[in-house]
Amino acid sequence: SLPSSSSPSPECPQKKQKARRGRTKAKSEVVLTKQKRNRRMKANDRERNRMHNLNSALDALRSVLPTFPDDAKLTKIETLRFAHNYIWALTETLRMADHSLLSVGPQELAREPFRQPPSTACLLELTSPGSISPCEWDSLYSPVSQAGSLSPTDSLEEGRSYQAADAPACLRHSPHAFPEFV
DNA sequence: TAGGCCATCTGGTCCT
DNA sequence: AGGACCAGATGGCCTA
Repeated sequence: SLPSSSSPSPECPQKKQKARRGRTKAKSEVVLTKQKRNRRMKANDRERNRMHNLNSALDALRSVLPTFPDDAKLTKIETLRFAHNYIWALTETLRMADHSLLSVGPQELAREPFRQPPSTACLLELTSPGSISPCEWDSLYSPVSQAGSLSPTDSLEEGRSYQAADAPACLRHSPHAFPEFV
């Protein structure tokens, strides 16, 4: 950062000697006020830029989330929640893929203490979830009801679960997006 | 018109 | 000292 090139005083050098006595204090207060205002303006500018950067990052995040172009833009909080759940779902997908590769039987999966995983069929349908029943979607994206599970909402929500009614229209109705936040 | 979302300003606090 | 970060306040815009 620049060393805040101490902005040259607006006073011209010749007048320095004259306007001294008696008014010194008042003048310095004016200067102080000016400096204060200047610092505030600079701070506001930085804060504005900071928020713009934050919004840019949020836009970048929105752009990688699976929604339709004609869907209403996700709000900030919706974007964060959706991303959180989306990452969780992808993680589950990878985990299930690993299980499949290791040829773990369904009975083994059912016995897993962590969580009853969604059906393989459900995962295979991930790219075209329209045929998945609501309860299967629930099993994939709504693990919050299972005690001890690592819910996608655990770290983001405090006590309050994100109901379907809170979700943006695209996520509530689009068959290609996650039907619910929980 | 109320409520939600957002941008901006502002003062406080922490860090370098 | 100055910058980054944060949270509260405020006002504008939009929608049901």
